[in-house]
Amino acid sequence: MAQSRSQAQPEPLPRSFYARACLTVARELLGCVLARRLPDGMILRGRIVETEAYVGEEDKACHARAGRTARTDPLYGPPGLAYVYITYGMHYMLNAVAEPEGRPAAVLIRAAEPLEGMEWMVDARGAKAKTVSAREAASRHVAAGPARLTQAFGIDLRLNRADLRGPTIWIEPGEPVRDTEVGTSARIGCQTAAPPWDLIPWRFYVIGNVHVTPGTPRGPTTKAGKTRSGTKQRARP
DNA sequence: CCGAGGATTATCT
DNA sequence: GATAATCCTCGGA
Repeated sequence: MAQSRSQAQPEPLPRSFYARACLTVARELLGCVLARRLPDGMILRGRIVETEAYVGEEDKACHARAGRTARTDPLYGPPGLAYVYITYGMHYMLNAVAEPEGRPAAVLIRAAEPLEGMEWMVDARGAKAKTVSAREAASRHVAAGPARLTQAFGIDLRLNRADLRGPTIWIEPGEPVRDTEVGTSARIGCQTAAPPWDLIPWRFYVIGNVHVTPGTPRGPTTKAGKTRSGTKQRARP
């Protein structure tokens, strides 16, 4: 067991990291490393390349718009916990609770670049894929999208309210991402939220990174708020 | 490459 | 009863 112990493990991000403004946390989580210890002891790691901020009961795209309920309760809790929920009846979404306790807010972890445990991730996702081409697609976009990411990291409802400082899931500091590498856009899948929450640019991503969700903006943001490349125009709200 | 349509169920109205 | 912080497959260019 000494063979894989050559490097010291970075300390997980402290609770104070998450206790700040949600937008700051979303921005600064880019470049950080999501880590997961599976029941059998295997470690998975991926560099976070895409996030979204959901802040307060006034944010009509945030689940807290419905107030404090059994489901949204974790959003109001201490920062630095995981908020995991199901959407579309079948997909798990991983969030990091942010802002001081009592203020409902979270950062959706939308995509990661695999660093460690790739084989397991591809397997976890390929298991559902029937065809060969589906398997290949699974390995190309292992964690490129919020539901793909939870599949790749073996995350489900059991991790709701888990402490993001370990031992089963945690986030480590990473190589910082410069401002010039950070793009912003409207949050994905929020087109039915009341204005301005449908278009407010609270999504953050590493510009040009291949592991950002396909079919979503991943180019630089222009002054007009439009993107120059890697985008799909979605008109008609 | 792109767009259309289906899957599938917890949660809230 | 309607909706949803999504993804996959399939058909066409």
